[in-house]
Amino acid sequence: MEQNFFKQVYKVTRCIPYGRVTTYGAIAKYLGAAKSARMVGWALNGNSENENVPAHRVVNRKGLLTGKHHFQGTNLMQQLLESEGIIVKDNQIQNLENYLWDPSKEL
DNA sequence: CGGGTGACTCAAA
DNA sequence: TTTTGAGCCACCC
Repeated sequence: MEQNFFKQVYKVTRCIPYGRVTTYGAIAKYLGAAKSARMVGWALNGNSENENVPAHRVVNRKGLLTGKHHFQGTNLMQQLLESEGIIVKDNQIQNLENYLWDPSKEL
């Protein structure tokens, strides 16, 4: 039972289904820290260190790829999403509602 | 110990 | 309409 905020973020993120995305706020809320969306991003900053976390499936509330600049490449994040069938344009996910995966609802 | 920063979000001016 | 401010909390110097 990980009480570590980070660990939970990794776990939830890892549970994101293929071709789906979620938001920092959704994860934070699921973890009981709705106001701490920043921590979710901060947690992902470690990029799971040694965990295999698909951080590219986590975006801000508007579906904007705010964290893409933290990825290795400049467009790696977008390409990963597109490779999963998600349409991304101008650093923003199109039809976000169609892909949005809410852990508190579907997990 | 204190201050600055950040992959966020909401609400008010 | 856009711009600010505030809340959150972990990490770094």
